[in-house]
Amino acid sequence: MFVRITTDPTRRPNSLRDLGLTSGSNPAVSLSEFSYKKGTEIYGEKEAADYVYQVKTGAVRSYKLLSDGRRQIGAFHLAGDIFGLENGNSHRFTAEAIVDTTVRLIRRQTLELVADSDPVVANNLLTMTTNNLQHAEDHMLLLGRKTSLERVAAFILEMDQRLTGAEVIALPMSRRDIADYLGLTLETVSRALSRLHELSIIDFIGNTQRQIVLSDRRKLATIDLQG
Amino acid sequence: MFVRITTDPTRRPNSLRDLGLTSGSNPAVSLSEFSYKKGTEIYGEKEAADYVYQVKTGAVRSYKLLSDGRRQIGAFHLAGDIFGLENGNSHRFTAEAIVDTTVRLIRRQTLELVADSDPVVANNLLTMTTNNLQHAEDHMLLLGRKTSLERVAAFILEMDQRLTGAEVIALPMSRRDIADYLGLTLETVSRALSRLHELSIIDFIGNTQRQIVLSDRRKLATIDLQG
DNA sequence: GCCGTGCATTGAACGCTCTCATAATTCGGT
DNA sequence: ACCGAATTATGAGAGCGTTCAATGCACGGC
Repeated sequence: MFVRITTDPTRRPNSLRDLGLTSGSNPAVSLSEFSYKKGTEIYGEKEAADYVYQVKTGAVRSYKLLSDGRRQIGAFHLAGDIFGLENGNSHRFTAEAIVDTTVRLIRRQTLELVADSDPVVANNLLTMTTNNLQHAEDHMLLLGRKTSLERVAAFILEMDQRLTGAEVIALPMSRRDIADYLGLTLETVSRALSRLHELSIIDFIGNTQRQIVLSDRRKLATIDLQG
Repeated sequence: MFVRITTDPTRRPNSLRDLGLTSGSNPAVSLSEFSYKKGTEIYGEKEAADYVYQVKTGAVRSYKLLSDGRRQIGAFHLAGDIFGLENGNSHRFTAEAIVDTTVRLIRRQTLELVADSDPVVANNLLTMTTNNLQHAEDHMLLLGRKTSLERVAAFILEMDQRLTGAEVIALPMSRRDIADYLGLTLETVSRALSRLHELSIIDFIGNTQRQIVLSDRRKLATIDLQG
């Protein structure tokens, strides 16, 4: 019934397999797939959290809204990322596909049952939650204390690190999404990116403005002050 | 060797006993006490996380610093609160006593050993981490998208909820601490509090400005927009 | 090919919050 | 009780980011 995979504890779990589950070795654990068109909602804030998701292809934004429409994006989920993992019964963010997106999903109940009997799986759940917590803590510092240029620099560095392997940073999200992630307006984000371009730190390639080449990673790092 | 306490899963764990540990029933699990004078450091960011703490009396601030001194307080820890619980090996915040403070502490290793063999304890650790995550997520919305008046209103409501039972909200922290928690300057916090006083929403009592009476909780709640 | 739509850039002016400065009050130590 | 240090309040002015507005460009439908 339950799958027990002894994962390497030194590696950060970043796939459902890493959580200690796999569909390949056990048909009882279902790993379904589902696709969402660009802009469509995957789940809403306060909805029942019945599934845990992993991005197979595409990108997802998780956000909260104030009643007057102000939006704060808490995280972007890229290929390989797990999202929607809750401890309570309901989702604390709304999740939307930024572009056409395919996700793998697993029943949350399944995961919990496994975690109850397998300390390794339970510990992986804790590690994932801790990773999310750490990201949120770093983001609080950014939102509370960094300037607009520092925020945008930090954003590019984060994306550069996460969209690893690629020479160019192909951003799936709009300027507005970036702004709502960084606590700015889209105009301010655009101006900061233009500024970084003037400073010969980044370049734009192709017809679109969403493909960025990081020409000077070191200079960008000095702009985004670290602790 | 290990203590197994079956806690009530419906109650939010908010003491070390709730985590599944107690010194009373088992002398092998040591729950020591330690006192810190006002303003002293309990642990520093990146220091080894060897202990988990619970505030017995007093108050604690957890913060991150940028290299130029800008500070972001991530959380205040009041009587009963557990803090310093890490999954990784080092602390991600610096923790300081805001006033003279006494803490209970427990070796982190002890907790982990228990958690490995006791799913209830392990789940309590996950629940605590999730509570911290939820707080950080809400705070990201505040820092990214709320106005100064909304932030201060949210702060008073949070303190009112946490310093429950008291008719007056006796704040242990300075205006500067509040500012660094809310991503503002102390002057802006002071002005917002004066504004709330003008609006007959809060009153100050006694000689100090740190004792606040919440005269109109409902009006304050309308100022702090909710999702 | 043409046009409508969405996205991004850029400019100009505004305003919220910050910075700087001063004063009043409280707190802590002797 | 006294006095220096710390805290808070408040005003004036500046600045960073927002708001409002116009333009350019890419893409998709007909």
